[in-house]
Amino acid sequence: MQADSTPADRAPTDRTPIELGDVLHDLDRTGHLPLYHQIATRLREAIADGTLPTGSRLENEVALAERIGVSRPTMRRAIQDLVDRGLLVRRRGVGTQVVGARVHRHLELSSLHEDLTRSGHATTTQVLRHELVPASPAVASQLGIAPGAPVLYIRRLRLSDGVPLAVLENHLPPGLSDITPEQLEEQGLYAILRNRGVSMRVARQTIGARAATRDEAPLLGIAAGAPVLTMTRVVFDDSGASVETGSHCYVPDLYTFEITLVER
Amino acid sequence: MQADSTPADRAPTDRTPIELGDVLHDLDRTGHLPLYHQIATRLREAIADGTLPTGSRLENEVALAERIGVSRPTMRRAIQDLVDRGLLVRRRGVGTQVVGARVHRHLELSSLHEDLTRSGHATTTQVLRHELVPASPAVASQLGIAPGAPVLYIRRLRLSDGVPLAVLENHLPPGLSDITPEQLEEQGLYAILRNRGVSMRVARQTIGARAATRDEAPLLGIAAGAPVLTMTRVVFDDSGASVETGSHCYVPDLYTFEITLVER
DNA sequence: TAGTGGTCTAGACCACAGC
DNA sequence: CTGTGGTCTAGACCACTAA
Repeated sequence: MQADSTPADRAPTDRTPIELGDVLHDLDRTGHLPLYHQIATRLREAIADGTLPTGSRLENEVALAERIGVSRPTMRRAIQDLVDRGLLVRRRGVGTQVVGARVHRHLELSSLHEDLTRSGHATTTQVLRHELVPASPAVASQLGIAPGAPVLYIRRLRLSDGVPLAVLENHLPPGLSDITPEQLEEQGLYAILRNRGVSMRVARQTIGARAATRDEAPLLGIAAGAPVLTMTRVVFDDSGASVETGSHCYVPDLYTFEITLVER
Repeated sequence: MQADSTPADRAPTDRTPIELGDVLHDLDRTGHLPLYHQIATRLREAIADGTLPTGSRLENEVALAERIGVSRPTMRRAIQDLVDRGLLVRRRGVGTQVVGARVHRHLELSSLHEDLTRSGHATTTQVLRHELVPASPAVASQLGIAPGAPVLYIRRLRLSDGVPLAVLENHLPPGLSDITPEQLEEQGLYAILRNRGVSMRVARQTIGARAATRDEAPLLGIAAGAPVLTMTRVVFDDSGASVETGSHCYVPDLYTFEITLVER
């Protein structure tokens, strides 16, 4: 009858805030990590390890700021970070409460390769195609270059623990067309780009579904016409220039997208 | 006001910042709308209508704040709002640039019904089922109630301009189980909830794909086994309590999810 | 009424990019 | 070097909630 990870057993009468002096002690004030970031990280850890249980209340932000010796805006920014992630809920006149203790990774600007290795899976990649092609009008428009300009087209099969997971198609603009198949077998595209100093900042994604083509089905080990989950993406860097455009399809039994939305 | 803001010398190059005195004039300082929100809205409009073209630069935030008579943090917060939406890109030591002028709606806490009517489609709903059922362990866990407690189960077919678009299944906790089929035919679930004073704050969504069941296929006008796009969702209110859980499937040719991610 | 978060101000110093 | 955004401070007043 008891499910201790659900909000069901949250005691509405539990009004005493959790003591956070221990969690937030000893911040690094000389290093290069912003204070608000250090505080937010500690709070996230406290929620993850149960120090701040689901439904518990935080001290008010003014007292919290005083306790650890930062200004109120700094403490506020840290708390807001967790609110944006959907871990805390704030109500004026009431206080700040923990929403959920469950593990939840925010959908972020990461690649499939990074997602998999972070979750402890052995990732392998087969480069199916790797060639310079003239940019189609659609690709040229997405990359912000002239149609017909040479772009690097790559097509990869991504496996997790030996099981086919996704077919990844990407187009890269001329400045990045010297990436080699060997690099792509070794690491994810995003790791390669980051190592080259490319700073990816904004990604626009569209998620949908369709039937697997006769070409994709044998690669993914599914029947032709079976459903696949699709994601197309255009990534922009610091200066607003397109860095990469991708069109991927995933085996739906093995991959889903998780998103947390917060009303501000 | 300023000597350097004469319209004559405004050159629309990439280097010279765009004059924003006109866009940001006459803010309402007495009303209930926060200043940063008013500023952010005007900036979004300026990008949408081309006053701030793609690639153009903004004045630096200190000057901008002075020009319209707000503090720097207030102006900064307004600009950050657009950065979070993927409309602006900022680089330390360089400046702030417009990324894209294209129309783009942020994925937000809205319902399918609201999405459709906002984009000008005629929306109709058929209530297929509407009954009190004992909560399964999975639903009970999501809603944070005891297994077996009575929950309202509804199943609807949503049509856009007369074309079947999605099958929507939802479970509602005991406090909301008096919603009637008539209400559900007339308006979206979210509109009903908002009218009842429910404040939805956090939604956790999972997007995937699967084959349509023999049950769903005729409703959606597709073949059994054809791909459908799926979304399951749990919504929480102000206090962190679950408000609703839904399991929807969409015709993939007619519906996709769009998301903008921003690296902070 | 007391306590909470929401907003706003007017400064300060720093890190980084480009000339 | 100058100019930019990134961070941080120490206050202030207000709106809302609950007792």
